[in-house]
Amino acid sequence: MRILFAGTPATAATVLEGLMASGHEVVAVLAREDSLVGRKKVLTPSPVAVAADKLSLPIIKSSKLTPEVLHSISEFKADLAIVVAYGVILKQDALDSFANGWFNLHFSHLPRWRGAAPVQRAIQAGDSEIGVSLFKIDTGLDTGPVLGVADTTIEPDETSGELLARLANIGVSLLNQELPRLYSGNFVLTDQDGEVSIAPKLNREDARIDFSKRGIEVSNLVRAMNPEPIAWCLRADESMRVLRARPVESSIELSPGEVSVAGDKVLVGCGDGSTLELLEVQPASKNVMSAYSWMNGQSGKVVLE
RNA sequence: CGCGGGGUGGAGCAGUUCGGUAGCUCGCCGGGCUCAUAACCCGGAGGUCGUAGGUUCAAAUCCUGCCUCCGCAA
Repeated sequence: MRILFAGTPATAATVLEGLMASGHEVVAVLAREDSLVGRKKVLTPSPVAVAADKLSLPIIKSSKLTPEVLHSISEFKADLAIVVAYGVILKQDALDSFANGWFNLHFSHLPRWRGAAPVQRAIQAGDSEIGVSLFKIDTGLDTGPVLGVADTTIEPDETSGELLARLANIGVSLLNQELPRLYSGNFVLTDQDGEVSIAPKLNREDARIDFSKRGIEVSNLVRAMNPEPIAWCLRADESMRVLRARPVESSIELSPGEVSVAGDKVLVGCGDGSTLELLEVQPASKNVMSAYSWMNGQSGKVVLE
């Protein structure tokens, strides 16, 4: 079958490349428009657009599925659409534009973590398992009937970026398993069943560290927010990002936010007498550095809030 | 011209307000102590203070241009 691939970020690009490598017939790619990135506001094409270009696939850049865009998509005569983190809500007229419908590869075991940031929310919540779901898109928020699911375990120290990269590959396997059944018409769509939870997009406030919470919770937040948007706290009224940290047992008594060096470990007190080991930080204006290096440049009592 | 911060021996920082040839915490090398050590003690190497020019008897410190890195905001 002729496939239209819709997606935007790096994870989606991985899936697109996987589909091509597996010999599926992707006839066109849909990605969001180039965006202005960074302080200098450089107009940058999305990872999917870059990948499509490298694969010499025709690409449509649009952040809105207007009738005109749908018309130009239809000219590729695709039979179905595969969506991976495209980032655009599909209306009914768009959904109707493919005979076989639109299928979304979603990075959670639905109906858990419906929405924009399932992987991050799962890690933040301390989940130990996650899945990849392939479902048929309807007008709800990730509510459509499921074609197939692949589950995996979340490693205790895994960041969102690492897990997302892994899930992308699992997603490719899932597609390789399910797509042939779609092609042959020999498939079953099952309504979602289970506890529903929502995974809203992350904002900066979500990434704010609260040292009155337990070390394990702060640690979950830190790895959930890596690589984007990165957990942060305040140090002497300046923001400091915490890229990596892990909960540890410690006999040292530290009040929440109080930092101390023990041997080669940098410890910060958390709620309930728990302790977190800081591994990698980035003070405002500085490059990323090991927590140990950071403390080498500090003098006096160091407190984070 | 979106706001702001930084570039000082291998790492992280102080010193810049009130110019006078560089300091701290580590790392590294050598020696000592010790059953031993990531602990402790002694000694040592290593810096044209991002770069180009200007002011001055004298510039890491003052002035100007440039390069470069980063946080926030988008």
